[in-house]
Amino acid sequence: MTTATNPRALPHPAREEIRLEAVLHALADPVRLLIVRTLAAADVELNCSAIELPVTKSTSTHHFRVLRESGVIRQTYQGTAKMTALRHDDLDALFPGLLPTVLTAAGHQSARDTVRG
Amino acid sequence: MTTATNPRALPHPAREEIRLEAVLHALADPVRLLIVRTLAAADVELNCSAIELPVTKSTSTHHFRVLRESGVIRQTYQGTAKMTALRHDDLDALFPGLLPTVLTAAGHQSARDTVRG
DNA sequence: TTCGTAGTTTGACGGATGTCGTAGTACGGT
DNA sequence: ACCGTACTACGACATCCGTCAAACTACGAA
Repeated sequence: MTTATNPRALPHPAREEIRLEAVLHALADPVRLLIVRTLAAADVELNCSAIELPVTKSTSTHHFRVLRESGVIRQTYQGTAKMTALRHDDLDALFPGLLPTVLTAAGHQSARDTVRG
Repeated sequence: MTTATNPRALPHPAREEIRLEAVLHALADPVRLLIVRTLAAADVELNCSAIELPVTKSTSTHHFRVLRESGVIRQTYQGTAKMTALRHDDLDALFPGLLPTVLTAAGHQSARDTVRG
């Protein structure tokens, strides 16, 4: 290391700072909803690049940041990789059942879309 | 009447056309969330002007349209008044529990905000 | 028919958003 | 020390969003 003591810290909102409007806005984008669904399905921390997205890497970075700054995900560095996890505890404490309900709704819609072309 | 047979028809999406992303986006705005909460609390069809909003009338019209076009509310004319109701049935059929969960979350957040200034 | 009330439409404007490409930074391995 | 991988930062761009004011339309009442 050269100068930094805590090389790459990522700003996260504290639990009390998480706003419902921001969470809903974060989940309202198809790419971000895909990220969240993938994280929920994996049920473990995931590397950013483990989630295939139909956008470039800079756009991915943008979406991950929106999710992080709204309080939906938590991100930490592990070497060059950046691990991402859903903030299930905080979200469930603030907005009980919201995330599971949205995930179920997304699953239903996805199933309907698949059936009807 | 002069020419029109069905004077003022308002376009609503059919149940199958309602998209989760659009619903979440509609709910992600503070003014619109206030509208939805007020409708849910009233539990009956409401006149537009019965909901006091911190914006001008043209902005209100805009927000009501976003809610209607996303499938969250249904609007019908009754004379000069425009009645508005939540599309509880359709939303619950498509995304079970989503609307109640969001409303509960909004209530919790509002209570927290009130307590902590 | 005239007026007032209720809501719409249009145009404008500033700010946010989603997207990309290019250049840059941080870390691990050779 | 060097290189490659992984992700970030910045700038650009088109679009969308929330807001307003002003002009307009529709209906009911006097």
